[in-house]
Amino acid sequence: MQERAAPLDAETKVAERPHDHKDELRLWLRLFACKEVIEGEVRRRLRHSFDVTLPRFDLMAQLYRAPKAMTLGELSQRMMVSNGNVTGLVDRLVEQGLISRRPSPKDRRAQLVSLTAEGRRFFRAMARENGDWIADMLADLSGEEIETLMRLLAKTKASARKAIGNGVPR
Amino acid sequence: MQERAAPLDAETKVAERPHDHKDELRLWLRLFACKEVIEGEVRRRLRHSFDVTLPRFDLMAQLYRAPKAMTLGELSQRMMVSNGNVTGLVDRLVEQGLISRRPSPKDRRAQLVSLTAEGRRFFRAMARENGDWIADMLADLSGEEIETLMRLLAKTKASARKAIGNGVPR
DNA sequence: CGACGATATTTTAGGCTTAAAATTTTCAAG
DNA sequence: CTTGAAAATTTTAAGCCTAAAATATCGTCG
Repeated sequence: MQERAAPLDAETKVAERPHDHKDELRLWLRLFACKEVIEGEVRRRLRHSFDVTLPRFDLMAQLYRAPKAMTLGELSQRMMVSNGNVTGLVDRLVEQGLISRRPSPKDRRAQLVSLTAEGRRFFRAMARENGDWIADMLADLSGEEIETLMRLLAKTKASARKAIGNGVPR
Repeated sequence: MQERAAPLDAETKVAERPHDHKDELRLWLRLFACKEVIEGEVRRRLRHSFDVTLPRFDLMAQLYRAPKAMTLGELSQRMMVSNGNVTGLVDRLVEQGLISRRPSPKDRRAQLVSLTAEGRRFFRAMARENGDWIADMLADLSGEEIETLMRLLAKTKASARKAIGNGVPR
C-alpha cells in the first residue's frame, strides 16, 4: 500500500491516521446511495401523479417561495444550475401554462418570470403530496435521529465547502 | 407567522405538530444539498484532472472491482441505470480505448466488456486521487461522527426502501 | 456622442438519462 | 422442426445539463 506524502502544514488530519481513506469513501458512497433511493422515488411519483419532472418542480418551488417575480438569472443562481438550463426549463413551463414570462420594465435585457394562477394551484397540490412522500420514506427515523442527521450533514457540507474553498455560498 | 417558544423545542417538536412534515422535508433537502456539494466537486475535478465524466468513472469502477468480464446487462443492474444508458457509455469508453467489448462465447445476444490494460492503469490513478479528494472534503468529521452517519444513513435508506416497497435490493 | 467592459440571456455542441419500441437470439414445448 | 415467450441489447424520442460562444443591452468614462 502506497504511503501518501501529506503536506506538512495545517491540514494533516489524513496523515495522522495511517488509515487509508476507506471510511470516508464508504460514507460518501452511502450518502450517494441514500439520496439515489429517495430522489428516484420522488421523480417517479412526480411523473406518475403529476406528469412533472423534478427540475420543473424545483423551478416552480423557487417561484412559489419568492415574494416577487424573478429574472432568469436570479432563478439560475438559486437553483444552482446554468443559465442555459433555466432558459429551456422556462420555455417548457411557459408552454405548459404554469408560469408566465414578460420583459422587465427596468432592463430590456432581462425577463421576469412568475407562476400563473394555475401554476400556483398546481404547485400547491404537488408540494403537499411531496411532503407526504418524504415523510413516509423517513418514517422510521426518530425525531432525535433526524436532528442528529441534520447536525452532522450540516457539518459534512461545511467541511466539504471548506475543502473546496467555497466557504461562503456567495 | 407563529413564534415558537424557545424552551420547548428540544424533544417534543413532532408531537406538538402531529402532521407537519417540515422536519423530514428539511432533512431531505439538506441531504440533497450535501450530496450536491460533494458530487459537484468530484465531477469538476474528474473533468479537469482526467477529462473523464462521473458516469464513465463509475462504469470503470464496476469493471475494476469485478473479478471477470461483465455483460452490459450486469453492468446496468450494478450501476442501477437503464440498459440504453450503458450502451452509450460503453460505446464512448471503447472509443477512448479504456475498455474492450467482445461477443460472449456462450450467448450470441450478449457482449462482454472489461477494462483494457490502459483502462486499468488509468482507473487506478483516478481512484487514488478520488479517495484523496473525498477524504479532504470530509476531513472535519471525526471517526465517531462518520460512524454515526453511516449508521443513520443506512437506517434512512432502509426506511425509504421499506416505504417504496423495495425492501430487498433483489 | 462613442467606445468599452459588464451583465442578461440565448444558442450551440456534446454528453447523460429514461421509457418504450424494435431487433436479435435463446430456449422450451409441442 | 416450429412456434412463441423471454432475455440481451440497441434504437428512438424526449428531456436535463453544462461550458463556451454569440447576441443584445446597459452604464460609464472620456
